[in-house]
Amino acid sequence: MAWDSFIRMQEKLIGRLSRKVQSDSGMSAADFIVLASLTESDEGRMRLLDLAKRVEWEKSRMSHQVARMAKRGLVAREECPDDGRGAFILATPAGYRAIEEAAPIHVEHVRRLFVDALTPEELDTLGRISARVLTHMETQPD
Amino acid sequence: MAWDSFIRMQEKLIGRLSRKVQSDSGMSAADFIVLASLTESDEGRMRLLDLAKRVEWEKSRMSHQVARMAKRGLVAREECPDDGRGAFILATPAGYRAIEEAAPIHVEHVRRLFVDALTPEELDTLGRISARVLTHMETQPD
DNA sequence: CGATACTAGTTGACACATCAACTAGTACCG
DNA sequence: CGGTACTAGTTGATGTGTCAACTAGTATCG
Repeated sequence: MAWDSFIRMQEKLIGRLSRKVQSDSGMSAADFIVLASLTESDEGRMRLLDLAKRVEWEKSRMSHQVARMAKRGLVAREECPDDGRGAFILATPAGYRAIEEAAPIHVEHVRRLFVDALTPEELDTLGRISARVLTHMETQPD
Repeated sequence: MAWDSFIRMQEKLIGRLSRKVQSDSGMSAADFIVLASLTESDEGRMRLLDLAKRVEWEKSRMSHQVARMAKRGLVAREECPDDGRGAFILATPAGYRAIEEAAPIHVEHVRRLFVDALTPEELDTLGRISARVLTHMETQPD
């Protein structure tokens, strides 16, 4: 059944990739995404809710994550003069170092485990199917 | 990019489905899988490691999960006469009731959010692509 | 200015996942 | 029988995700 294959594939793939990120860099997949988003952003810093929207997480998830990362020295908070409620989140030098080291290795694993398994046409098809499911979900309640 | 679409789709879909299981039935996705495996098994009971293999989890993950479920009365342990180290895990009547109520609702959500988004050919293609990635991963180290 | 509604973000409780270290029973080999 | 290796499963620490309730600053409108 297509559904079962999809589920199994997706679990194995995500599991392997995130264990790889962890063992290669000492960062979790969550750390990786947050740092990647921060360092790719225009200013190199973002408000917490913008960061959460960018990666489509709930605010509380991001809040917890940023708190943990701040404790480990990967990101820092900077006062926001315009809005006393929040702050900017930015990557520390250690954060930059970590993401710059981890990113190419991660890309390589994605290529090796996923991209290389498929022909360019299949990859393209999968992309279109994914986009289709995504837009379909948006039309569905809940 | 195909990879990005795939990741976004997969996250949204899994997230929505597991939140649905939770809110419809009070069970987590993990509870659901464990109960489904147990009640579908021949004897209605399984050794912990067999259960873990069936759903491709680590033994410690399954051990923690079964402990939580036992505490909530969804499963129970039964002595194993042949092997003093372990026990059989089986679903309690409450466990059966929970899975029998939740399963059709879950299937319906999968249909509504995922299957309905695609043509039968696309579904088939996705199934084949998933299987391909799975077997490819098996050839890869790590 | 003051009430009221909204927004940004935090917090605490709980369930879940992973890793490594551990216990205890089983199998095998001499 | 006795030692040694293996297997079944547990445990504790730590990080992660979700929900609901909360704090505190901002906006709006009279």
